Amino acid sequence: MGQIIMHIDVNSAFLSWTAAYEKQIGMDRDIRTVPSVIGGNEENRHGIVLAKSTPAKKFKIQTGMSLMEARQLCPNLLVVPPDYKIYVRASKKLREYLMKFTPDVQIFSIDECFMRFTDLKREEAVELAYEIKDGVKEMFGYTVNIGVSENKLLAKQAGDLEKPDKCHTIFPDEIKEKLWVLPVEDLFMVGRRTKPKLNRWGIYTIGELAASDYNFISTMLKSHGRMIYNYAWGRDDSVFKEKAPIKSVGNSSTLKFNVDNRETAHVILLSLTEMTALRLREANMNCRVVSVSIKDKDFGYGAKQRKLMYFTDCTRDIYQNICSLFDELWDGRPIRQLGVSVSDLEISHIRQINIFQDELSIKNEILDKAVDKIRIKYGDEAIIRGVFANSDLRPILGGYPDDEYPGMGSIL
DNA sequence: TCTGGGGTCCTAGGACCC
DNA sequence: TCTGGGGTCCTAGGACCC
Repeated sequence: MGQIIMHIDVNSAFLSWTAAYEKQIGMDRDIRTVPSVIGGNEENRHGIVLAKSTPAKKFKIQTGMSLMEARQLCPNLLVVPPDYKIYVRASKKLREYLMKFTPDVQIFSIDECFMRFTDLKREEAVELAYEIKDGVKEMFGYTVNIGVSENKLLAKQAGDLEKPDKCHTIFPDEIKEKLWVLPVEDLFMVGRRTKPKLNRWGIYTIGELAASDYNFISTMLKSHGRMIYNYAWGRDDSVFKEKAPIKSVGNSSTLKFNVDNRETAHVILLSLTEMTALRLREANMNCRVVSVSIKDKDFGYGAKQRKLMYFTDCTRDIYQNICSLFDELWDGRPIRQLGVSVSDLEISHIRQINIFQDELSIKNEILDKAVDKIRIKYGDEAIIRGVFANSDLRPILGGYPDDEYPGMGSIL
């Protein structure tokens, strides 16, 4: 008996979780029953649709669309601001629930998980999927989709077949009838760039991709082509891993106003670096590559990175490199968004003092750890750098997608 | 249609070494 | 020097995901 994989996907996650939360605290409305979206703050230039209700979907409102555009499609649209604390909490609770069925739960994103079973027959798996789906609804008050198959790719494709509140299967013998009939852009990893290319070659359905010439796809699209060709056949040999190691950490922010001077940019970069370095230390990692990114007012994008001579988790070291990279990269155009990111990570251990590292940098590492402790205990802004004291700029900038963040967990 | 934020993986091309 | 070829490291940038 082979393995059974299930893919669990929360329907309109941010919106469902917000609705369930509102119900829990006794609010009268249910935002799922009216045209509504979860959307960012337009004044701060974060105005895009993060999730939509089923009634909103009927107006052709799509995730990622600007709120202005969404309102044009539906003038009475209800826009509800996001609350990430609720989502992180809800996501964690869901995972805990799923773990009751199998310890083999792999987190794919805040609202998606895979589960693996090795002792189930096909019919039993389908029954169990319904049980899990209905259990989530009863226990938490929102709906999920569950896809069932023999590998992750097919389970995920099955989960996408029909929403919301559904269980579906795509077992290998069902590929022809359930997968091949779908438009090629419905295949995982076929996005907005690949779709037009495939269409140009006369490939419009997943079945047509499966029937296409492997060598041609391979030559034209390289390894990406080989991957999607195999996906079209339902082949996915990825290993089921509980947790993949982190490869990079970063934070970026679209600014309330365009920034046109170096000093302000540096201060914002400091606040981003504070968050990135904090998360790096929280993960118990050091980095060796540091990179900065700039999006200008016309959405032109540029990035610059540098490999350091040593691994570090020190805010000061990272920040100094970020600033010099920024100075080399920036051409003076007004800046819309700034980003800081670190990669080439290794797990921190008791490190030898590197000849490239100065004494001040060692002292700073000790300082960083002390500051982290204060922030974790008393909040992000309990201790801030002097440059922010009389400034409108936020001392720490960027979100934390990670639910391991210790400052959270008091809501819901 | 004034368009977020967090990631991963892959490829190309130049520098450098033997 | 009218210079071959393989391998590695590094950076830039593209494509995709949720």
